[in-house]
Amino acid sequence: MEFKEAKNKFVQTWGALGSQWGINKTMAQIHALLMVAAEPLSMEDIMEELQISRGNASMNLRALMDWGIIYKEYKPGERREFFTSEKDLDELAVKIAQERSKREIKPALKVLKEVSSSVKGETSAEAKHFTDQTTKLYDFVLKADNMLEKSIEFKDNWLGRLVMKIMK
Amino acid sequence: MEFKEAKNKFVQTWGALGSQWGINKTMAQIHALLMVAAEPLSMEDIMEELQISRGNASMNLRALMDWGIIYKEYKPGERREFFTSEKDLDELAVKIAQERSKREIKPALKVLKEVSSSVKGETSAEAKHFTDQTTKLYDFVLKADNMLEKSIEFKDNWLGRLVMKIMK
DNA sequence: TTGAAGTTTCAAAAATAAATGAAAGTTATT
DNA sequence: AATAACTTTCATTTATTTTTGAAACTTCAA
Repeated sequence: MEFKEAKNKFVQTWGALGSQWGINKTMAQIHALLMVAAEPLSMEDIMEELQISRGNASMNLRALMDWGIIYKEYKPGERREFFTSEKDLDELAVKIAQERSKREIKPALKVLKEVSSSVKGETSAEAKHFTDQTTKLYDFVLKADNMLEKSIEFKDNWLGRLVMKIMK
Repeated sequence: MEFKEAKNKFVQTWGALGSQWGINKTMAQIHALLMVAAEPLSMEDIMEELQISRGNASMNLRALMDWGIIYKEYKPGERREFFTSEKDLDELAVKIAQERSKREIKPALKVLKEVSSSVKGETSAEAKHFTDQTTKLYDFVLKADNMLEKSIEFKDNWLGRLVMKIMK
């Protein structure tokens, strides 16, 4: 396969996969593009390569910066802004994990805490079961989130590295 | 808060969160409902409670069964089918992890493998960088997926339980 | 302080995903 | 083998999300 063809395939497919990840297509495509770009790209470059509008490019570049997985770069003597992606994959994984925890897990914890402790003065089996079940869920999700956080620091300590090795 | 109110809040919010998880609203709501239901529910019950159509209920119940996180149950002397959710949370987590690996990670690996090994006979720095970068990504994602699989078996062995404990 | 080069915003349009409901399909009972 | 109880399918409708593009905004240089 030719380089251009392969690159295109990668960017397109990554975009399609992004949708399943709950990330929009363009955002995933821009990220893919920057991941494999040898040089920082300008917004113009990105619009051109992906055939998207200026507004679309602007909004998704901002979103990616909010996730902390791409960066603005200024070239001396250049007016325009250039963009690069985080290329350290460990760092990328950490950022994605943090962002997903913030967006997906924390809100779940919030509502679980509320509903599990809010049913007062009802004695029906139904109400009892509801409180039980949501409490268990809360504890479980909290534990899972803690593990996610821990595994972020994990690779920096000896035990972590050992376990990683065992896990292959 | 009253039980009914709390239950409603839980089901509604879980549905909204589901969207961010890349799961559709109804699917998440049905699952939430079954998680806190003391008794198995019929399709009729679910339609009624969530105010949704028969078709919608049917399709999402099937999807949840495909994920392996809810079950059909037959009551003696009853023609209708009833549904219950997986209530063992460890088991639930395993099922979700497996499903997400299958749907989100495996396809990513497939495309990475293809594109990382497909650029032939080009010597430009760009092409080189592309092959490098996608190869690294492939290795990384593969490792992550392996860890996910390993962590599924993890809690069943002594080392796993120990590490879990340390992670709190 | 004006204008050129660039970026952001946001209302409207387009694309995509989800929900409806009626018809077709099943299955159990008599 | 007819019918009643229940479930699934899928073409159409509805709702949601994404994209566009033109106007507003910002920043720098002359």
